[in-house]
Amino acid sequence: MGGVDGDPGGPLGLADLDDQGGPLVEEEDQLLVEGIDALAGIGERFGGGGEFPGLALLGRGRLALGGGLCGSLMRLWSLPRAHRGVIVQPMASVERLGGRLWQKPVGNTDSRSKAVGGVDTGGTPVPRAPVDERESALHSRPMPSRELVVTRFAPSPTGHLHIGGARSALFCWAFARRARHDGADGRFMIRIEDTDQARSSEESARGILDDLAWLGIRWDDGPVLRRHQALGTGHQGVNQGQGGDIGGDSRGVGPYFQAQRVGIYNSYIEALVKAGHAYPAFETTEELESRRKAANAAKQTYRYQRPDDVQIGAFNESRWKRAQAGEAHVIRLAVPREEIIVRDTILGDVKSAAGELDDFVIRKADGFPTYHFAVVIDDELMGTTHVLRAQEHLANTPKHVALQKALVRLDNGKPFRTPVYGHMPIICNMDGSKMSKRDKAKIARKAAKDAIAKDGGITAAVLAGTTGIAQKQIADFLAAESDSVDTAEALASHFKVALPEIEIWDFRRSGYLPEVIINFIALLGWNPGMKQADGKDLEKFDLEFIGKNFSVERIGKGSAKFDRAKLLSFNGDAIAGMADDVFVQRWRAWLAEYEPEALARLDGLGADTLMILAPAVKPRAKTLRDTLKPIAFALASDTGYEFDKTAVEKNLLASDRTGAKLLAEFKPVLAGIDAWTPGSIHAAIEAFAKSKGFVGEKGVNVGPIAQPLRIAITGVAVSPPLGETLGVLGKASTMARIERCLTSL
RNA sequence: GGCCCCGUCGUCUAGCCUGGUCCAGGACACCACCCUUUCACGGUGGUGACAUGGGUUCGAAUCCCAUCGGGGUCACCA
Repeated sequence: MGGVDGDPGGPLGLADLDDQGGPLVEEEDQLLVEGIDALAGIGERFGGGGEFPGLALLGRGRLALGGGLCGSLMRLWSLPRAHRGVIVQPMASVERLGGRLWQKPVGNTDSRSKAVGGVDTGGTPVPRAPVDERESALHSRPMPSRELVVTRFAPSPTGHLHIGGARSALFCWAFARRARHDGADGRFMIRIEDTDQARSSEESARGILDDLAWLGIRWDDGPVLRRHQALGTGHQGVNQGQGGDIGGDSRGVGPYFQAQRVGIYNSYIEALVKAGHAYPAFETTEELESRRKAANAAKQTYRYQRPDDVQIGAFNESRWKRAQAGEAHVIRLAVPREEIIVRDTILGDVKSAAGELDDFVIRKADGFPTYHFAVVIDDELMGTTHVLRAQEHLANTPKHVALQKALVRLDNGKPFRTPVYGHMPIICNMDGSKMSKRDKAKIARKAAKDAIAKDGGITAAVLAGTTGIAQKQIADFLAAESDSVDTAEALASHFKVALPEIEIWDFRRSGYLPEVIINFIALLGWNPGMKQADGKDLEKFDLEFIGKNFSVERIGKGSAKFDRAKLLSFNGDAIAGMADDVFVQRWRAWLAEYEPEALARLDGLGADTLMILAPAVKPRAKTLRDTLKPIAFALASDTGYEFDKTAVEKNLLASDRTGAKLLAEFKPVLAGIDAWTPGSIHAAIEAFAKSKGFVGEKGVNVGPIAQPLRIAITGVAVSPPLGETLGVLGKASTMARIERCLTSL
């Protein structure tokens, strides 16, 4: 029997039901199901008469399932994921009923749902999960009370939103949204973990929220992000009503900035100390550091040694008095020496042997809680039911479980609950290392060092002068003592090296579309497991789809490498797939933000410039920044571009200046065009080619005139189709450019 | 190094739970051809993987074990 009487380790969650019954479950195992009215029907039908072994009806909406039955019934009724999580009752109520609660032997919980893809006639992808009328009947019944499902994303405001953070946020959002689709009250919450006084900033918090909003991820509970506010005035701007504020505290569990909750943490700290589960410790950082070094030198694992005068469960008054008197100290948790099992929906049970955990710090010397403590307190107080985070946190989780075991709520005396955990695969670089903002530092540092190696005159002081960054900061950065993103960006821009996009902000600047980023990061470690009508895997979808179809059981275990080439391809597809007017609108917005001069130049050419260019640019640009390349000719003035020598030689001068002669001959034809549109220009070129007898087996070959013309107009042999190219420039510019080319020969 | 997690084409993955329909499917990338006024787009086709070794089984990508490989984490950062 896998259960632990009297110590369920928190409410049962998805993990417990993940292995859907089967032979592993012993006969005595029981599962109490309640909270879904419709289940009463099941109970009455199967269990009411008592002739069905392993199933007992305990009242309306409530039944106990025994042994493998719970699994098979779950399967039989295709109970949706969230329902499964919702219907399981915590220990207390089971005890009240005199039942026994078990936690299933979780030996292998990495089971996958059988939801395979299916196809509908319209070509829209639909899940092929077995559709059972009974299931829809179940869905249509109103829930007695909507179960609360709360996920949270809790960034530390020490920089921009990282791509991995965005994925965490997306999955948490999606989980809550999916729960809502399944009838629960799914809520996605944001909490700002600003307990690191030195590194946190409000500006960064605001930036992270902005990035999230840009991606289209909205939160139900959390800091309020006011959008479309006129700068400085506090009045609503022109776009009023379009975006609206995000966030709020409808459940009354805020504030959502941890720095504002220090009082709460302190009262829990005090309670913990007085209960003998935590104690003040007075060692200095230096002392600990030297002990750590000594242990490492002796090739031993360093663990903090609990002082002899500290006993678990006994309030150490003298230490508390010293602390109260103002002596510098931290608070440590007195961790019992016992095995800790983290139940993880994605990974299964992860055991941590007794003694692995030492007495870790829960409140720092500056009076702020550590991450571990604040997280546990807030997740409980804010009602977090499901924690989805990256696997880098897996090693922390035993600490959180230990804390939860030690803590009791001050308001109602109830023990802390353990949320359902799910640790997601880490996002890696193509070389397999963790994708991190340090990657920027590495590249920038290398560029700087290479430059210094070449030119001894370059020093930190010189760089400080040219970049405007403090000399010390640059020196630290070069010595790899700091990985400051700002410094990295400044140096990279100074040495003209490209930094990889790591943070959402980078991708935005590079011209990636938010919906593409969402789509792509959703695929990093998760996939819907569906097929399209043509039998290919479904992998292009939007936020709404994710919110409807997200499921934890389809999150993979292995780390995912971030394939930029595929992202680029997705982005290019999205751009190419946009209607021209939509593209122009978004293109214009991006240009206005990042390349205002280019936009001004384009608009100066004519009101419709972007629209004329759109069909030519869309298939040629993988990102919005890419759009600048095919339109380089338009960005330059009529005399502001160079003629590519090789191209001129090959297309204008070769064969006794054939190209140039042809061009000179074609010039008056162009001058005679009245309606200067891409279509009429193209028609003129074709007609001219035809009149010159450039006709092959496949029809008119405009090449002999097209290439000379292209080079005259753009300077190079590569450009969008000539209709659009000339069309955008206008007749006067076109003539001037041809003239300039011809005279330059 | 200790502890933990993971391991299907170069990359993201489907398949694994419930072994046979898989000499393993899709996507990106790559290669070839077609289309084409250039560059793109598009179309068609192709190269390419079950980490290795043992079991279990009539049968293993799928179940078990070992080995190897990769990653994470070891703070008064989160």
